[in-house]
Amino acid sequence: MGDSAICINPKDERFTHLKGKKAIVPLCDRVIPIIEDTYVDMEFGTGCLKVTPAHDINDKALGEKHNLEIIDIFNEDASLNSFGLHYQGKDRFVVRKEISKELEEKGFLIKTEQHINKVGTSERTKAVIEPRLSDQWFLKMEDLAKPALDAVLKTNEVKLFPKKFENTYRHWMENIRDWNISRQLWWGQQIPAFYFGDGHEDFVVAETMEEALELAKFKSGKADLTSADLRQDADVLDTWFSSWLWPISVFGGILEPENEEIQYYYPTNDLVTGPDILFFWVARMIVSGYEYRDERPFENVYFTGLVRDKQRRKMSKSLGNSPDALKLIEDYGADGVRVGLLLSAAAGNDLMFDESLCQQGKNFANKIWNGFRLVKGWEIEDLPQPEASKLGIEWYTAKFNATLLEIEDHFSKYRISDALMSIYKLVWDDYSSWLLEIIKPAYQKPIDKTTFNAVINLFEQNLKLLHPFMPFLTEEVWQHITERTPEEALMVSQWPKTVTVNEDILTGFNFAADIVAGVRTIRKEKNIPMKEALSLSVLNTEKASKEWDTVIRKLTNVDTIDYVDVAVDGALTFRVKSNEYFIPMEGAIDIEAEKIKIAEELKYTKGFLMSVQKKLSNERFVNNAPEQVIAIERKKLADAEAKIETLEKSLASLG
RNA sequence: GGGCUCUUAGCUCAGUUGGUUCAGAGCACCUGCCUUACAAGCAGGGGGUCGAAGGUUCGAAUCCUUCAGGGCCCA
Repeated sequence: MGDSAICINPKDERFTHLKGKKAIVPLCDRVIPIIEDTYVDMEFGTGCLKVTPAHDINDKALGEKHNLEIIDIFNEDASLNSFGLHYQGKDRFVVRKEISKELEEKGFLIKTEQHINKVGTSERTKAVIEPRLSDQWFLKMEDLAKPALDAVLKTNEVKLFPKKFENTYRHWMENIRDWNISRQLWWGQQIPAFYFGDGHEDFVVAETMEEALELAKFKSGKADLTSADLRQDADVLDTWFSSWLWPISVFGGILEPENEEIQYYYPTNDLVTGPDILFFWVARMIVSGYEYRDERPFENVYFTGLVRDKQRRKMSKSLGNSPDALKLIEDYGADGVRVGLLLSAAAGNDLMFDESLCQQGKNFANKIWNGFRLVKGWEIEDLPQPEASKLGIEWYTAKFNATLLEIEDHFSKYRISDALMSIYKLVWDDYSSWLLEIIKPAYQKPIDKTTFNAVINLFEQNLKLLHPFMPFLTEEVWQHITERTPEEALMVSQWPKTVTVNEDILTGFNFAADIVAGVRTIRKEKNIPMKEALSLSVLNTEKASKEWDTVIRKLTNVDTIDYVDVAVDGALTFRVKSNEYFIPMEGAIDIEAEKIKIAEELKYTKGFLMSVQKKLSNERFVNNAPEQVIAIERKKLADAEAKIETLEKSLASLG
């Protein structure tokens, strides 16, 4: 009944004879054209498509192209209207059955076939949706969008993090369509349009009924209109049509554009939201900001990822796959859950939720607490500060400052998970595994006051870095360190300031750490318990500073470090750069095994040397690469050559 | 269909302007330790030709092209 043409594919030879002809719609006896369009799939069904522009989106497009009549056969409740003829007033599903019966009775029905096709349904009610033409209000977007487009892509007044969303933003804004702002819902803000007649243009737009009446009298020319003659549009505004004002309206800036709050707070700094509403909300807020205040609404937009389950499904109520947040907090602690999720939540990337992430967060919290317990348990005395402790403190201070620079850099780029990972490693590896082991007094021995005060201070600095990520634990520990007034709470303390980093001490420590690892590896390989003290001899080709020896001895349980001029016989060996280290052992050393080990190291280093040499002998590399890169390669070359010399010597000394 | 995006260790993922923070992290795995803060731990270790094929470059996980396979959005 709503059909206004039959469409065939012009290439379809079966229907060549029908071109340019007309057809009669059964039951209503309407004459409709037979049109041709390649849109029709010849393989599907009969190859003849009936076109219903009023009730199908594709048919609507086809109808516009071929200038077809649009016949709306439905009432608003999906019962048939007068175009439904004798079915008028009946429900669509009832009519569907009755029509097929009538067609059959009158001999119009030739064949019935089953087809599977996609039918849109309401998400809430599951009702089958019938497309139907209606009048809607639109907001003209093109001019509005221009400043918002420039703000993100040209002037950078508004920055998106991560940057990749700028491409998506551009595509949307450059192809922007007018915004349909009317919704057929019973809740929301009613559209302030008032109709005074049946004509398409018989309306006025006004803030109040009184104003509308005045306007309507003027527009209609009827001075005797009353408010009873006016009918406000029943549609309400799209929910985003109020949301796009959010940055302004939270400060009352729409009704009172000059008020103190909005003058002070607008524009804000950061908006944190999900990438799925980049268009709906973020882009439109930027548009409204420039439109109503001539200024960006915010400076930065940080897009979080979506939390998904292990099967990559979105968390949803219907799937019931959302974790119970309170249960998680109970199991892993609020800070543990937070850290676990943040560690793997890079901006704009989805996060596969897994409880093991929270477990990691909880373990970290536990680590911090235990570190605090250790320090808090020490007895303090007025003792001279051991050399190792002094060095350890100096080194960690440098390390802390270096990491702080790193963290500031991450924060400045909104790389939140990277910032957290830097802190995680600083606290777990550098502070707990290295520093605390360096300064730890012997069992049941007191610690000197200088070191204690220094380590407490450093621990407090750690807590400051941790606080944004673990607010509860850190504040708790902070209050345990000493009595604090509310003004001295961690929450309101000063964030550490960046200072110049002592790079030399970091380099020196790294060398020492390599030596420590070397000794530990030997202990491990030869099953030498930590309790058994060792002695270490060094062939100091590198002329490495001896100042770290106290630290090395403490961390490896080495009694003495001897500096020797010739290789030590009957010893286990390892090398750091071109330095060779010897651990003399009672009993037989497996010389063959040592030789194999050294030969392997030699082979690897020679291969490495070759690759560096090749690079440096390439003229184009030397001519084109930056000075700094070449210098690095030269250093690699020198280091490798020195190491090879050492290895060859020790191989020779083993016979 | 259009646009965007992703593919890196067994798993989940970082990797910023091409070059020493470049092949990484956590988990998992293997080995040894109940060492005196922490076994929810410590110390070692194995594991990836960075989706495939081309190209640009002195140099590519990184830039370009094509292909394959995922994901997101489409008012």
